[in-house]
Amino acid sequence: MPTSKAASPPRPPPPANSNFYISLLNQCAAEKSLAQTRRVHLHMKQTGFPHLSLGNKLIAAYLSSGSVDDARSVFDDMPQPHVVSWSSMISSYIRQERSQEAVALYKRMIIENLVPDEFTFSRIFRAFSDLRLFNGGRAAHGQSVVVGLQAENVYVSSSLVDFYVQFGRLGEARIIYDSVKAKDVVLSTALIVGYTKNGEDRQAIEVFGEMLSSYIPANDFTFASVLIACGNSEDLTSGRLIHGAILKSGFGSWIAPQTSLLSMYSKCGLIEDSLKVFNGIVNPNTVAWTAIIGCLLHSHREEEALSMFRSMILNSGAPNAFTLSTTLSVCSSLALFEQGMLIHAYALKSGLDANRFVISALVDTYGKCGHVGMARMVFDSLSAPDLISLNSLINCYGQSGNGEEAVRLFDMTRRLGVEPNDATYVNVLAACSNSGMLEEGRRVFSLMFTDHRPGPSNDHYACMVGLLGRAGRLEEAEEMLSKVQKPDKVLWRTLLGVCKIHGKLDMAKWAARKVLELDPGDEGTYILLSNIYASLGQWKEVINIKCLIREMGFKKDPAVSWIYVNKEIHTFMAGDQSHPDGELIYKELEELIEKTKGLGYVPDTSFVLQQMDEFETERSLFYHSEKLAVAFGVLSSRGTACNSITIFKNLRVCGDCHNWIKLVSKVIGKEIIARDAKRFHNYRDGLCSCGDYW
DNA sequence: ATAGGGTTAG
Repeated sequence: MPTSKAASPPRPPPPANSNFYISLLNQCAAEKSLAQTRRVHLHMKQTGFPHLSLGNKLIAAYLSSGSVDDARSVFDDMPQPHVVSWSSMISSYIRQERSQEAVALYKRMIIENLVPDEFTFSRIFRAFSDLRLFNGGRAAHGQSVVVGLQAENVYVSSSLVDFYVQFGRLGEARIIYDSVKAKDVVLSTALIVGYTKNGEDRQAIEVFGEMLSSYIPANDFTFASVLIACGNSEDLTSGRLIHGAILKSGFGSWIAPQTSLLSMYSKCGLIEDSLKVFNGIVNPNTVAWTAIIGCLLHSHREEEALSMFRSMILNSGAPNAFTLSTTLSVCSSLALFEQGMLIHAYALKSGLDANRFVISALVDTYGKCGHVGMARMVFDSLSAPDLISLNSLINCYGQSGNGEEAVRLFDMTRRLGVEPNDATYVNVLAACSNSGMLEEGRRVFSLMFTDHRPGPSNDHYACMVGLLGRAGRLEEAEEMLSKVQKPDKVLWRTLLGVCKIHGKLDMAKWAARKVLELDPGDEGTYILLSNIYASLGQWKEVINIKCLIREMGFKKDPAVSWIYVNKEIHTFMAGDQSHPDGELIYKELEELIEKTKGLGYVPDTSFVLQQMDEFETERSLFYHSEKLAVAFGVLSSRGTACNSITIFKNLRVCGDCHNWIKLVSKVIGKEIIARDAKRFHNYRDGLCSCGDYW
């Protein structure tokens, strides 16, 4: 117990003109003018007025004009600031996100045996949760109980509920909630939010019901929160009922419930209803714009998502970090490199390029566009890499065939003290698989048993089956699979896939049967099987399966390649004649084939999976969709500054085309990036980043 | 005192 304050001399009697300063300071506080407050303060000092006798007034004036630091220096000079001053200092620190200072002041209060009031308690918990100080907050909880404020004051209990929610302690939050006799909207809303944030959507909807039956009217915050629970649990029935309640209680044109409504509809798969709600918003704010862009993205309407982003800018909406990361996700999903760069430029201009969500979205986007170097550059701008950006970059190296770097990053993750999650392991194991790094893969996988809480999941086993199988160790792959208690479709399909690579017909048939047991309608399995027969030259079986496929009414996905030129998408199928520049493209293709033959290109007809005569076989190879796309890319980039061509294919790239594109990259002296269904191939100067292993 | 929108993997 400090004695200095208690021993300080008695305050001087208030001077005659203190009313003058009181009214001045009241005015300063009302007008929120820092300059005025400082002038008055100075005047007090110059006239020799004992200004600290009005310290509490001065603090109030400084705080309302926004200067916590001025207030603090008065506060520190005062022998005994009023509890209200303590409390408002603490509040101001919290409002300015200076939680550390808030907590320090609070602790001093306790040490000096001061009794915090309900205003202090109602804010201090937020500071503790900001700083992730669970024990500190729990101690403050105890103090609020001692003072008798916890169950009596809804302000205090609401913020306590929020505090426990931030630490995922729903049990404690519920106890607080139950302890309050006179519950109100805010308390109930805080608990609803808690349940939704922790994946307990049913509970959230239940609390909402309890609220209604105890005649506590919901407000805009409540509606906004409970709708999240409806969306997450795809509970359209409750969602629609709540939509009605919102309209009835007059919140129909309030922005937060509207935003939640449109998200709820899209989570329930009703994107048209989302758009309807959005169109009803008179002045969409940044949150609403971001929400609708996200809805379109998740409904796989990427083009519309992008045009929504454009209309946002046209309507002078102000994108923030949330908006940019969402829109980058759209670019990533379509692998739109130019668009991604535009958003990167926007981020740089607006200073949002330091936001970690934006950074990890950029890493992902550049990675998904095959530009590993750009992804790395953005990643390196992070002072402290986080799990998400590390995962993105690992995936990016893995997909481009640089398994060593992926593993190096994985080891770096652990050195940095960042705990790898399931996705990290999937990414790094897939990277090993992509690069044929058997021993590294085994090492990482074994770490999962010691360092990773739940151990490997089916996805991780699938990675290992792929890794072992592609390295030709089919028996080991099978053994690995046998260790899984409940193998799923993905696992069997992976085994089937590696059987195809090595032409293991018997095992393939077995794996295919297993896939079809789990999902009789899996068309990919039929196609894989037919391809295995074709590669073994068993044409009769091929025909059988193809008939079966037709009978079952599957429409087999034909091979398609595409390329973006001048923001337009150009698609090609094998032997496609439909492109307006068709003649030029075929001419270009013939020339490229001639030039590559000069470098030793020999068409490899073993990749033709249909029976035809020799001439036809060779010609059919020449008109593969990826060759057409490359030819078009070469044609349209000629004479431009662009030094890389990116093409896409919905299936895996064919082996003959792979050889050919390597040589084309040498002929034209540019990088060719090809993304197939599984990964990237970066061709440069006659070589491919995959090292011919894929 | 309570609220709506965001990043990886599958």
